[in-house]
Amino acid sequence: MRIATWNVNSMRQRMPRFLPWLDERSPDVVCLQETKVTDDAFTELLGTELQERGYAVAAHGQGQWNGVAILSRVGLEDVVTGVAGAPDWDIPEARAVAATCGGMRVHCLYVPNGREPDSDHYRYKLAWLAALREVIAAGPADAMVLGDINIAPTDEDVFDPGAFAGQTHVTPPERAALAEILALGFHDVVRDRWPTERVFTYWDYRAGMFHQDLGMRIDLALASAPVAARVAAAWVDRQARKGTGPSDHAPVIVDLDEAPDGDIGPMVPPPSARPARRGTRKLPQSG
DNA sequence: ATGCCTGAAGGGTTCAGA
Repeated sequence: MRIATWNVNSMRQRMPRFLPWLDERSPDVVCLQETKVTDDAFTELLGTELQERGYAVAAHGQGQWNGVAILSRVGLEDVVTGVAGAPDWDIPEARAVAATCGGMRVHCLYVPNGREPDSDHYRYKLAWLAALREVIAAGPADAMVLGDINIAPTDEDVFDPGAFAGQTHVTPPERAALAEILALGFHDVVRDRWPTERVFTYWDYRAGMFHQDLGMRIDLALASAPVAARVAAAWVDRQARKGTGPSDHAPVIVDLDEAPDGDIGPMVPPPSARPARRGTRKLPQSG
């Protein structure tokens, strides 16, 4: 089973890139963030195309900002929007949707940005993460947490720690909030796979940041222990950040072997849809 | 020029993103 997460930074603007990406990578489950469309608009944009491809959709959006969705062709059950117990901003924000797909609880998240440390937005972010931890802790053993987490787990996850000193995404309280979720038994499967590599998922649009590979790793795929044990591949799809009209985030893609008890049997994508094996050499540079 | 792009809303500009 292949599961992916991608902050698309407006589904409307990403349409020319989205379906080609979906068809090339052929994920069984997709978590989307910053769709920036209402649920009706999401259906207008993609409903027919996704239905043709066998995906069920759980969209949770609003106009203008935020918005998340889960697409699945291995089942989509027990959909829950929002995070129970999390604070609302002035108006409730569409930042979380969860569903059971292929026998696994999938949490698709767009964690609040935080803006400035010690701001109301920052406190909102920390409280939101604390509530999220409780929801995950109460969930089933087979689970994944995916999305734009808006936290760089370590200094290795930003291009220059000095450039981010004192800023959101790297502060100890944010990292502690993430660590509390990991302490539930979750694994950061991309970092596990690429322990010493330069791996980013976000590059600012400005100043040729992507071309220079000056980015951050803030889009994460976390897997509970039984799911982490099934990881066959975990990588950042940099191709999607290249070319014309990309999002500023790249997708993260995780391949899982079949569960040991054999209770799920999603089709394995063909070799052509899988990345070339990279062994332990460095990720390719942009260009 | 801490806003070097991009997107949304709405109106000739602003706010937000990380």
